[in-house]
Amino acid sequence: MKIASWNVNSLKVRLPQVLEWLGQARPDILGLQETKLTDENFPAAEIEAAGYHVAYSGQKTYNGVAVLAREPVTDVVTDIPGFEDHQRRVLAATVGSTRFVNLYVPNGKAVGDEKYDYKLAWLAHLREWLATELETHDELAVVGDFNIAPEDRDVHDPEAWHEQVLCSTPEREALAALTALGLSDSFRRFDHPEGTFSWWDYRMNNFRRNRGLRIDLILTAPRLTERLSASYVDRDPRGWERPSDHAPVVAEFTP
DNA sequence: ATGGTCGGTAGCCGA
Repeated sequence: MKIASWNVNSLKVRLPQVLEWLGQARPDILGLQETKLTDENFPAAEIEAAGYHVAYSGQKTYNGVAVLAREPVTDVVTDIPGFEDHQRRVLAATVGSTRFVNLYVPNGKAVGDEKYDYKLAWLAHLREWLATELETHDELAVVGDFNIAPEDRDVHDPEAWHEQVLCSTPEREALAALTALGLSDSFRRFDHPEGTFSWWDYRMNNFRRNRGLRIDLILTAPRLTERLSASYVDRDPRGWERPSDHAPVVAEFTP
C-alpha cells in the first residue's frame, strides 16, 4: 500500500500535474491541500476517470482539502469535532482498512499574530480528536501540510528560521504532542540525505538552491508504522513547469 | 538592496 500527501496550491491550475502524478506514482490514497475550489467546482469527473474515488471539502479562494483513493472513500468527516471553523482544512475518511486523516494546518503568518494563536488552538483541538481516532482505528494515518518543520534538520537555514513561524517552539511542541499519542513521523523511520525538504518558497530561486523546509508529513499509528517499507519526498513535480511550491510526500507499507 | 513569486481575485491578501 502506498499513501501520499500533496499541497497543490490550486487544484484548478494543478489538475494536469495531479493526473500525471497519479498515473506514474499510482498511490492507493492521496490527500490534497489548498485545492482553493468550492465543491461545485471540484473536478470530480476528471479524477474518477483516472480511476480514483474522491471526497472533498472546499471553499472559495482559500484552503480546501480532498482525498483521492483507488478504493471507495467512506465515513467522511470534514471538521474537528467540537471546533467550529468555516475554514476547510480537514478531511478524514476510511479507505479499506485505513483511516486516513488529511490536514491543511493553519500557516500562522507570524509568531504572536492572531493567526498564530488560531493555529495553536487548532492544533490543541486536533490532538484531542486524534486521541479518540486512535482509540477506534488501529490503522490510522495522519497526513498533510502541517506548516511546522519538526526539527532544525528539517530547515535549510535554522539560524534564519530560529523561533520564526513554522519553526517556533510552541508549534514544535504542538506537533510533538501529536507524536506523543503514538503517531510516528514516518519519514524519520528511514535514512535520507541532509537537506531533504518538501516545500520551497517560490521566491529567490529557493528550489534551485534547495532552500526549503520539510513541513509536509505522514504520521502513522503503531499498526501502520510496523508495516512501513519506505517514506520519502518525491521532488520531481516541484521541478515541473508551473509547479506547486510543495512536493508530494509518500509512505509505502508491506501487505 | 530588508525585496524578490505565485494564485485567486479584483485592483490586495494569503502563503
